[in-house]
Amino acid sequence: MISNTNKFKQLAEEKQYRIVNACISEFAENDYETASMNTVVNQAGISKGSLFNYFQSKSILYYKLALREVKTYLRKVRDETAQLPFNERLSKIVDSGVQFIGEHPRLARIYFRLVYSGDSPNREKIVTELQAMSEEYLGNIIQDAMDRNELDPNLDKIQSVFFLDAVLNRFLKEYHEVMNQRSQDTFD
Amino acid sequence: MISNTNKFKQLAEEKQYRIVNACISEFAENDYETASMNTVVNQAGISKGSLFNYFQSKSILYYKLALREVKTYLRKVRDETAQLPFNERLSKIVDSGVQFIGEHPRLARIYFRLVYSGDSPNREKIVTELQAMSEEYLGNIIQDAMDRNELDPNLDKIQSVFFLDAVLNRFLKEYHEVMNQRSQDTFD
DNA sequence: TGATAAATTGACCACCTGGTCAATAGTGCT
DNA sequence: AGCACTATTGACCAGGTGGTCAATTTATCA
Repeated sequence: MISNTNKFKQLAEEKQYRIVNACISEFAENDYETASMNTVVNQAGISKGSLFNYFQSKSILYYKLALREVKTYLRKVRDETAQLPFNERLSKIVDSGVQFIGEHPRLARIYFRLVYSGDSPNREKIVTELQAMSEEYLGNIIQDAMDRNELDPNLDKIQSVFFLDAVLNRFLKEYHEVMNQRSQDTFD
Repeated sequence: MISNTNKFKQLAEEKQYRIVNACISEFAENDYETASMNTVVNQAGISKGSLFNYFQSKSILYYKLALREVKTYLRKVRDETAQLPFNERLSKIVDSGVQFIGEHPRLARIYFRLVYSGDSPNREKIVTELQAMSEEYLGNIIQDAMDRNELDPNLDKIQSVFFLDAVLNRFLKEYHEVMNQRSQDTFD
């Protein structure tokens, strides 16, 4: 018996692209609950029956398409910095983040929605996973810098990672929000 | 002509409390879009017609009840620390945050939802307001510490506030999440 | 070409949403 | 008691939701 995801992967590439694209747009513009499968099928130009033939449910669609893309890109960005000095390395991480937000604003939106917002399914699991990635990565950078005496070797490593991660994430979140500012209605 | 909010304020206190309470619960457990006015009226033991008689719309209800409570509490917490030395003052701020989360978990949830999540109405305006509050407050603390030579007076104040705010918020968010961990369904 | 199998469709389902408003219940005054 | 006025109700509305499945189109192969 052929799995639903394989059904999707056996589609013509152009059709796959249309669907992925529609999903990313919809999940970027709305949070999980509000994102509409009707909008997705309309934008992708397929029928609702087909969508639920390729993916069993909304949550699986979210996980398999939107989220997986985000995670792939994040991993790529995080793995690209080399054995540079600490300062340059930090600088490069920030640059990569800024670049990612610029080049993939919809994926960035999904990412920040996931990390900072409430209720997408499996959120906890995914956030834990991302956090472990980040901690290991920043931990290595700090450890290297300590080994090379670019940082005080008596620093508390866990605390340093926490600080660095907090500040980096906050900076990128702030940058992302400024880039995405849209007008909103008001009332007294 | 009597305004809708006044209609609410002229209700018996016990009834007001029931409604406020139901709102806070519902907006704490669900994000703005998903929070249900039906649930609110059921939990408060009033009819839907009454609710929309007291408040014109969901967004106004959100702003006037849930959010206003959050902001009131935040202001109180932030204003409680006195002219202590820098370290103790910081420590006290963290303590207050932890205490607030412990004593008002539902309000804390609404706060973090608002600040870190996407789509509640007037979010941008409110976040800007809170941020200004925070910047002014932390700015004062750092300035005082610099004046008293507890901190290097050559520090970049704006940067320091940014770092401090990022780390403090991240810490409290993390603490809040650990306190609120709930089980979730999984899928392959 | 005709028969069989696989892919695709969209009307339909039960259920939920924020919001309305005619009808009813309750209150205070003469 | 009768009247006027206000507070409260809940059935109802139009419009959405994720998901289903009989019916139809398209592809495959003899």
